[in-house]
Amino acid sequence: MSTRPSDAVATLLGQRIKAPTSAVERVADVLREQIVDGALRPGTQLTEESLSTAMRVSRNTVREAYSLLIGERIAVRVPNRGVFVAAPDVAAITDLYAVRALLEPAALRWGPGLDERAVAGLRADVTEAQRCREAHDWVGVASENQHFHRHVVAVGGSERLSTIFATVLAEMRLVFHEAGGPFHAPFVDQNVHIVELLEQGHREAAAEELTRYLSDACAALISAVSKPPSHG
Amino acid sequence: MSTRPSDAVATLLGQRIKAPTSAVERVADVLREQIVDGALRPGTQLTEESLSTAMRVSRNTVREAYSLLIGERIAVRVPNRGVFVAAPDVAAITDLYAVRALLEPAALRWGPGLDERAVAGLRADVTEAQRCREAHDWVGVASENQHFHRHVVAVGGSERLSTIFATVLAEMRLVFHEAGGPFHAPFVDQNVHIVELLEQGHREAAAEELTRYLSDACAALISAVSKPPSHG
DNA sequence: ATTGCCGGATTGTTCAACAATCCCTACTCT
DNA sequence: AGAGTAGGGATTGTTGAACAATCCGGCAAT
Repeated sequence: MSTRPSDAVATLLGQRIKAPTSAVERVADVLREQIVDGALRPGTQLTEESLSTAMRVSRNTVREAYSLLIGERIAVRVPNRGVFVAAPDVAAITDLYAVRALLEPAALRWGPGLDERAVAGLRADVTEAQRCREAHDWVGVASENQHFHRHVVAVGGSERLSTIFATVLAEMRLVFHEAGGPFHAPFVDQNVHIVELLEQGHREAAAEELTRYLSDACAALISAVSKPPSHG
Repeated sequence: MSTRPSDAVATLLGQRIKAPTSAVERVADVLREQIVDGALRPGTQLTEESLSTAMRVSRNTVREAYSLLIGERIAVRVPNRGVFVAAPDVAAITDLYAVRALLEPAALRWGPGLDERAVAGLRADVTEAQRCREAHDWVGVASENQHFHRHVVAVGGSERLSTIFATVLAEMRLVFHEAGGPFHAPFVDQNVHIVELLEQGHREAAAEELTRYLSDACAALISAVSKPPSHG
């Protein structure tokens, strides 16, 4: 996969002529990052006035930015009450895993993009997750886990699917904040096993392992968020 | 699957206490319908001022409504140029069918919702499609075809998936307007065959038939939109 | 034919204002 | 003490006017 000189030029030009980011998008970007990183917790109200003041934009701009996030399901608008960071409940968790249980194994089974390079990428994800786990870096474990699953869906070979799945992952991030630090640690080994099966060319077995993993993870997550907090 | 009396009451109450529709949503609803029905053709510019005047709302309200449609991918915003009805090209069509090729057969294979009632619903869809075809009602054929595929994905048992797929179908509607009236007619029989397989309990065979169907339909659609219009 | 400039159309954003909604608190009544 | 009601404050939903910025098309000059 060589890069032809004309490709390189087009890439540079593409970057040069890319439209500047609008204020709406900038506000949404800042908020999205704070939500996904857990700085804005589920259920937090996002008031138009305070954000308008803090980011020195008008309330109309804030409203438009909110609409972007609502479309991504990481925020919800309650008419006449305000916009809140989404707080996925058990039903939402169940639904999210239903999406994943359909998408991810299907991508592993028939996705047209599962070549050696893709498998190597998945191997890199789990290797990094293992390293983070040894270092008790739970944020890193969660992050690598999401990379892994994003790459799984990317095997499906559809840009739209990848975009859709990014919103699923963003919503899942909200849930993981509720679940607590080491949630993903026990599942790293299952991801490793999935990669091993893929490396041996056993796509069907890998897909079945992934289905089991998702079912286990769903049950564990529901259990984790249904418990009273064990540490204030 | 009986409806308990308390469920029926809750449904009624749910409807009663549902929040009134905001102006933004009303504008978006009107536009969405016009786009999906073909009254607003792909590539049409939606100017804020004219819509603001036509619908007696402010430009800010129009902008917010546009953002909803853009999130659904049936409109696109070109910064500083305006908002246009989406005009899916061959790459978009290919991507849409990639989504469908992953989602729909997976739903048929493992979707938890494929009970007798669901199969009966699919049978009703194809029966209605056949009736529309006999009547040369191509709009009806296309509409029933979409009902069929929506119900297929609903078998996946996820509200999010169904919502996501609704946007896929809306975008497909734009493409079908380009393709011409009888596009779906030749595929009705394949849908019938899929239902027959499901009625016989052959989920795997039905999924494979659906995969073939989608591949054929994709190729036919790309061919149809790549041709010069055969009738002005 | 090409280039540059200007004007018009439209978008992106701001601001101030007002109406509407909702929630919380305080007060009154039983 | 408990329940109900009213009022005020906070916030949202929306409007309209204004201004800056961008883009495109038409026209003039070379």
